[in-house]
Amino acid sequence: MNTKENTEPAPRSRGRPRGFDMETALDTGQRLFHAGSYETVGLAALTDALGVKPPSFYKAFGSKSEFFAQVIERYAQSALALDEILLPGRAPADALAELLESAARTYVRDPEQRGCLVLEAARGNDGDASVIHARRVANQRRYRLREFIARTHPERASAVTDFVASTMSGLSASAREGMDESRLLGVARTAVAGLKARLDAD
Amino acid sequence: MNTKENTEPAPRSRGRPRGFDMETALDTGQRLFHAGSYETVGLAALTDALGVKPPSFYKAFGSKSEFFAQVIERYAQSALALDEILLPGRAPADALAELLESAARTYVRDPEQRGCLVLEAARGNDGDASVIHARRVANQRRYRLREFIARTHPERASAVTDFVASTMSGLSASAREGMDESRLLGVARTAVAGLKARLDAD
DNA sequence: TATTTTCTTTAGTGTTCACTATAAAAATCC
DNA sequence: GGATTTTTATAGTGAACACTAAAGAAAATA
Repeated sequence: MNTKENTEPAPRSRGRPRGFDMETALDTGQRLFHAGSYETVGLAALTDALGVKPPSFYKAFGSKSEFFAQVIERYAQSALALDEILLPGRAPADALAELLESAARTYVRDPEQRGCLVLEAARGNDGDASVIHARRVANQRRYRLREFIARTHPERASAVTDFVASTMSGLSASAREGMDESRLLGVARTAVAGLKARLDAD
Repeated sequence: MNTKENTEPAPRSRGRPRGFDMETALDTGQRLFHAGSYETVGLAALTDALGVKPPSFYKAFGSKSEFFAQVIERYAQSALALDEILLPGRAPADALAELLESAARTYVRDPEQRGCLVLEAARGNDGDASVIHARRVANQRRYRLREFIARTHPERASAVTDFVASTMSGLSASAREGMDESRLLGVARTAVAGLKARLDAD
């Protein structure tokens, strides 16, 4: 997303160069927000972890909520990449089973990053800027999910998407509350059984 | 829960009488916390809605988090009463189906009280006093659920309880994000299909 | 009536929150 | 080297947070 279309060689802008790497900062922010939440990670904790003073942070990212928006968009692209699971032509029952079981595993992989950063942030009050951002990202993924299912099951796509989305929220919550991987996988597999009944029914 | 066992006549203690009704205050607090969350409802908003000044609030309830603990315990007894659903001798498949469908309906009944107050509060950071209270209440209900299932399905009680608990968290989250009753019921019924497969399997 | 007890009101406490005005430092352009 | 541009550090903004010290007001008891 640079102004020039060539990728790497660094545009070497004019004034004083930035003293920190923005990608590293986003990674650090992701780790903090995922371990805690948008509200529990204050600006002081954030700038301390980044090794950056508040004015530099605001010059680079605008505000805490804009920084958070960038963090969750990055996270959505890296964690549980839908491209690798919703392969064209693949049977939805298979793909969704893998999605739910992968979610179960991913949500407890790192004990300090339990649950889904996006889904956890999507809860909370309606007005919050961080909640609005998170819901937009979550809904983009749900849209892709529905499109994938609609290719083979157009009539059940919405209901199945609702179920998968709701189940993933439940898995994320359970992971946050301390449920371990084997139990979480049990939940995911029971959900898959319901999913298959719904996909194949009638 | 009075000190005397007779119900109404008021013990008429010494000093100046309390200028407000504690039950009404708890109801109001429940409404506020359920519409928002523990963090979003500040003490100022709370005492304003109660028509009570902070010192009176602290004299009566001790602290915000103790007040909240009382609120969610009351809520757990009133909403989705397990006694009426987990009837002794009833088939778990039936009872759990009713529990999940009732949850779906309850979670969107009042558009300003969406989701489950306890389950929503149970999310959030581990250290929080409000989160600890909410998880204790949630786990008490899950214990009763497991005991009920274990009467007929002792080997699957834990897995089924995990699934029901996780599903209810998902339903609560979906309700909070704006899913309407019919969609939520669809999710609940798909979950019930998985539940039955898990209960009757092998 | 005087005393004791309990609650209420007034008016704050210090802490933390996200955020910023100002000016110095480090780079490029002329 | 001087001007320009951009990011830095210093130091602090007002607002909101949960909570409280001190004294006044309303009841029961002595």
